[in-house]
Amino acid sequence: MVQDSIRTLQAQGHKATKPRKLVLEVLEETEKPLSPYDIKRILRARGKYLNHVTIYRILNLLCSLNLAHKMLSSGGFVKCSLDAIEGCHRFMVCQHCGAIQEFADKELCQEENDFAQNFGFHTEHHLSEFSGLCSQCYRK
Amino acid sequence: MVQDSIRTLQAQGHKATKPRKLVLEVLEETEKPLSPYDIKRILRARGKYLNHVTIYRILNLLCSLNLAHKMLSSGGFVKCSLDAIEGCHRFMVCQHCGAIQEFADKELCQEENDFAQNFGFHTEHHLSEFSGLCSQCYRK
DNA sequence: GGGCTAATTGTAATAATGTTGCATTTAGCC
DNA sequence: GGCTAAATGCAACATTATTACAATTAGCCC
Repeated sequence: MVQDSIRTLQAQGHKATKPRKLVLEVLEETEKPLSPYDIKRILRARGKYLNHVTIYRILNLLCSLNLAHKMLSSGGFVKCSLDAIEGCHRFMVCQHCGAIQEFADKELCQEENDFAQNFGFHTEHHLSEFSGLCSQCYRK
Repeated sequence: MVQDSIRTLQAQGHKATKPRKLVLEVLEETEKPLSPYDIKRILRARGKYLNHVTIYRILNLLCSLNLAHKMLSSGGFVKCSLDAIEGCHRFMVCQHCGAIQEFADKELCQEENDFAQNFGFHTEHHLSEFSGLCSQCYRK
């Protein structure tokens, strides 16, 4: 919910401004990775105007608070629906409908980090992105 | 080796041109994700000039032949050193020195795809990126 | 409610990155 | 060496991203 994100913002000493609410609403409704300019275009189509500089700043803020996430392959932004587990974010992106779904599995993350450790690599963050077909699109 | 990539190019009916060799050399030597303009700048510093349009086209070609790979988080390009396993590419990126290392594990990839399958998701490609510290930088 | 102030947003200018159509050059072939 | 399709270069343009500074506003006080 947008309200949850707003509360998190305020809890960290940030203001609950109109532009921030608008960006969060668009991310929440769209459920697909959006670039800053995508967001600008969507809002403009609704008669709302936000400067692109503002959108960049808002997205940076949201990412720094883990309220949004920058997708790996496309560079688009999505609203985070889950907390990171062991510093790991995992997304499925449907090649057909573009929908994204975030998911998490503590065990899997641990295994992956252990694997890297065997190469002498000390993992801090771990991003993982699946592309394929979601259950709905697969049935068609 | 650059020579291997060149041979692959020719085997697929593409020409072994100077620009293509130059781009492959830079990718091979640098061992870090590079944007098209990064490559242009590096070459220019060596007194070689390549048009940025040419570099874009070469990188697209290399990616389509799986000779290079576009990194997830940065969007930079790297030379592929391993074949994809089960459609999975896995990279470690050192936050300190920027070096990247590609690695692969059939079992792990299988587990990840199975995991997605449990959510009804049919995976075609799987990109995974670790950021942290490589063994050398960790010791410091 | 009205005023205050730091935080936030908007503006304008510019830089950086990507894309397209067409002219020129070149690798691989005879 | 000459030929031709493939590849590169060029020019113009579109899109995306960043910076410094001016204007606005949310949250707080009374």
